[in-house]
Amino acid sequence: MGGPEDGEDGENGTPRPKRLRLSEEQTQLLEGTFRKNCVLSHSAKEELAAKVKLTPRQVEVWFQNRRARIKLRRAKNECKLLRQRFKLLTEENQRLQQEVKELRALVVAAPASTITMCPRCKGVTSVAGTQHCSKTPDTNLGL
DNA sequence: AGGGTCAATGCGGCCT
DNA sequence: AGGCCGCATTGACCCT
Repeated sequence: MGGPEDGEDGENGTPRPKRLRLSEEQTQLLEGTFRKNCVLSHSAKEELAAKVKLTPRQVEVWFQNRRARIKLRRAKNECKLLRQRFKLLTEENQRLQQEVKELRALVVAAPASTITMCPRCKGVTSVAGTQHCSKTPDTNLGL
């Protein structure tokens, strides 16, 4: 498929050509064009290829790889965010498990007649006379 | 030495 | 059928 520079494919014994490294100027031109549009029309590709002194195929490959790099970077970022979220949810889960444990202990320890429903969080029990929710009624209106 | 980067290749799928 | 693209992979090169 249109080998680098001279078009040879490097098969049947001939050593594979060294990897081309684009100059700063070439990269800047390609990058600038990519920023405007990440896909190239046929004519734009020809034009850009002439400008950066590469073959249209090399320009095409550069754009393909550039798109792949963007996708990879996004995936890595997303992975990082998901890990952070997972960590936070794990911590919250641990807190809630602990709270459940404490509430269960409370229910077991208290005589049934002393247990009342918490008016704020409904459904979670509290021992009469003790405060269950840490928030005051006024500050709890938001939820 | 080994991992990361990047130009290049090969292949399959889609479109016209 | 031919061109283009996405994707996986390769191999040279760079950095630590």
